Amino acid sequence: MAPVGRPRSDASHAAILKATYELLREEGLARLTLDKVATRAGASRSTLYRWWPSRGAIAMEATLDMLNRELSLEPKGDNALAEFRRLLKSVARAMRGSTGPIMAGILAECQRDPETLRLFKENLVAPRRAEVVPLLERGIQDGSIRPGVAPHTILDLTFGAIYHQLLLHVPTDDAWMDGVIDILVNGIAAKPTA
Amino acid sequence: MAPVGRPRSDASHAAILKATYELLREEGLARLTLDKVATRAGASRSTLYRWWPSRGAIAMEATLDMLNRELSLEPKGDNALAEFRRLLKSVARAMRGSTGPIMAGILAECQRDPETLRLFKENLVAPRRAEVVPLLERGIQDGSIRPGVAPHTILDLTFGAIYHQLLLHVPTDDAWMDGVIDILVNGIAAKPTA
DNA sequence: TTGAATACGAGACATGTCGTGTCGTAATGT
DNA sequence: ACATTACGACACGACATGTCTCGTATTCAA
Repeated sequence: MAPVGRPRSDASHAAILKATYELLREEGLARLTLDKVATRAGASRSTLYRWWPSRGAIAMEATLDMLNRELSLEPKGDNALAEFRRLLKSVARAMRGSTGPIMAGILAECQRDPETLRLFKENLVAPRRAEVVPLLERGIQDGSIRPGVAPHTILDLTFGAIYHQLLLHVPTDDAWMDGVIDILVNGIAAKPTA
Repeated sequence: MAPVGRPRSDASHAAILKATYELLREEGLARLTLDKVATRAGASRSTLYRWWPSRGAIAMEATLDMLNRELSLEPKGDNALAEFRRLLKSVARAMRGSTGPIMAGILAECQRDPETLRLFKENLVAPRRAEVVPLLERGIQDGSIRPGVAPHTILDLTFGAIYHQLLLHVPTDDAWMDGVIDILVNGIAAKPTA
């Protein structure tokens, strides 16, 4: 039970994550090397490899805290649809800063390393959806969202749109997000008889 | 005017693209190296570097023909919205095969090489949109799509959703695409009074 | 027929990154 | 004290990159 031997250095751990995060902002995940991280953190590459299996894993851990801090879902008294609308705009706004390119980099890394993709889905996508899906279900019950739509599909569409802009490096603004939400809410079909 | 010297070898050119395409299907863009391409094509790396600036550029050229063949937009007599619906389903279906992972790999490569992103937007996104945007505008005029929605935003949403599934390696089926289209067409808001 | 110009395949080279391993030293429990 | 584990520094082979040189092949023009 009692852990034996020299304990893990919290200082090193923190320094590594800090260095990783700084380098992510400066150069992006594509040009991040474990050597640069180790050097800046004053650590050795052995230590990095001891605790993380891959570059993606380090970047993920370094990014998660920041994301979780930037994107807090604070429910207000509104109906669920209005709340969802606010959530989307706050996400889009967060992606406008240096967070956007970092996210795009992580998505790219996920394509070359299945383990990073697993971490991404497990630590970011799944927890977020576990929060938002009930919100959308509540929207169906409080009458703001029509029944028959799958909450997950709503999220595929909306987050898909945001990812799309991120990956193609198309800057977004509030007007664009308003357009997305308008289509999502009202659809594109002409009204039967206005 | 008259080109002087030994002309470019069409055989080599074709062999390189063929080898690239095969390797893309077998291992994906992430594990594609120019060395493997050259070896399989019976060419030398010098030749690759002479004609293409980067790995992404080769992969792009090798992929474009195939995509352009797989995704042909054949207008039928329907109204524009119905035609758009068919287009989306055919895209989703195409992405279900080995084309999907290749596209995801290209999107990933775009994050590490701006030149590849430029090629992607210029040779794939832009031409496609140039075809589809008029289709959607026609939909506004023939009364199947309500006015006030930006065609480009419709495409951000729908292709965003498809990319989203590709990047997260979520397999799609016709039912999922139907759900996406239903939301896109009808929106998620509860009808005022059914 | 010769020669200039260009492409080709083969392969060498320095560089950078990766993943692993070794070493001496530091810090904890028993 | 001693076993155990973490640490930083460094070395190693493997691989991919981008550039280069070489001898050879193919074309046009003089």
